[in-house]
Amino acid sequence: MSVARPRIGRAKNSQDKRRLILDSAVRVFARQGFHACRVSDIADEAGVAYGLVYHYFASKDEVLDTLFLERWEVMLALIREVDAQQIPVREKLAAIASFIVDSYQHDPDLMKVIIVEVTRAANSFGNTHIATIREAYDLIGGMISEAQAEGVFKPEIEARFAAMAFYGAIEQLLTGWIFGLLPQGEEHFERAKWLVVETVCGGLQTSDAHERSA
Amino acid sequence: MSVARPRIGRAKNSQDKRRLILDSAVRVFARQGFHACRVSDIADEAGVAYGLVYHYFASKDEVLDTLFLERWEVMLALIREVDAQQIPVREKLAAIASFIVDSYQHDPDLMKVIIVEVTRAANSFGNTHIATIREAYDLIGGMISEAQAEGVFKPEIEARFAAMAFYGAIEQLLTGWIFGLLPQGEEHFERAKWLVVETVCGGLQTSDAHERSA
DNA sequence: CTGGATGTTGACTGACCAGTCAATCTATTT
DNA sequence: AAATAGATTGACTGGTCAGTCAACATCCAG
Repeated sequence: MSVARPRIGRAKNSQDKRRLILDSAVRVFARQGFHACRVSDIADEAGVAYGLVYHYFASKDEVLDTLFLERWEVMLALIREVDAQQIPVREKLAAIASFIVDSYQHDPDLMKVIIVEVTRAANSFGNTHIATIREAYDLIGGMISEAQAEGVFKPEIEARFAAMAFYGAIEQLLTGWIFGLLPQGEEHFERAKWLVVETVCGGLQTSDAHERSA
Repeated sequence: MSVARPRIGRAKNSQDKRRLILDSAVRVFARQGFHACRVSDIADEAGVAYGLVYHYFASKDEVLDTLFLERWEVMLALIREVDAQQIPVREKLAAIASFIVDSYQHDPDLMKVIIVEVTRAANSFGNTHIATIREAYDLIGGMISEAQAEGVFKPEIEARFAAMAFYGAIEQLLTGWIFGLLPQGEEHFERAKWLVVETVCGGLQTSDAHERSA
């Protein structure tokens, strides 16, 4: 009974502490911003000693990197999975919009940190994670490109650009919520998902598709 | 002859130095980011002494505030002017998209700074300028709302949300250029303007409007 | 040509904070 | 019960940098 259990018990406590620090960091980064907060704020929020942060992470940067990569990988997995399915583009894009909005609804602080401190930070973290970020844009671009090849979307709108516009529209809705410029709540979140897909797909569709949907 | 001239001569030199510092700050902020750069970097870039920055500005923050407000006011003026004209929404939105893309084309560094350091900085400057930023969103929202009242745009998509999506799509295109993810150049800039209007308006239009445009 | 005002300089200071480290504690193994 | 390894602590250090200031330069009015 005491062969592997204790190890796991220990490892579990250790991982719990690590997670505790990460979760505390999310709240602190969201509240004060990455640059404005001190590492001691994270430690205080987690109720652990200053040095423990450095036991689990090499630097303040690494804490944010970890938070970003953890979440972004989940999103990339979702996008890849959606992409592999045999469903209309509109549904694919709807699934992506849903995922992002749900992510915000589930943990607004985390999404705020990722968007504000990484995704849009052209001079700091954004640049170091540019390849990872880009992967999402490229996958979406690929979906749109495919839809154009199938004649569902207009071919004259460059897919890469359309993908950025689509993603940007979603991110700006989150920004609106983050800044308190848009009303929040289950109902609004659901409508927002629908709106962004309806708008972008409506504009990208061929006239054929419009007539069919009218 | 020497009644007011010398004053103006002096004032002009003084204002030139102020402008020199502002323009240098744009380059430095764009290159290194607001937080990562030192005030001495701005002074060096401008070729003036460190202390002179503080002769013209109360703080490092005030330099960025000034840059943002200067440009944002120009944009607000443009939007108000466009709004007052008796032209179709599509043209109004096209004028706004054009202005923003032209602004980037004319001074990419300045737009990079405004977007990265202010417009999307929910914890620092973004929050202090939130009312000013919001004004732009509200004006665009008003245009869309009006178009809905006229039956040109679908009434079921909330105008405030649509405005954010429209603006977000544009900003993300600039972000794509800033991060080097999208190809730049006269031709691409022009197509981007058209794309964003075509996409968003296409999605917001009523089916009537679609049939007419088909 | 002189005095006051405005422009310009850069060395200096005081606060701040990321990261280090040696000591202490706790759990597990033998 | 002793030994080992990992977990936890927080005082301390070294470097950084925004903002100050006193001195010097230049300009213009009377």
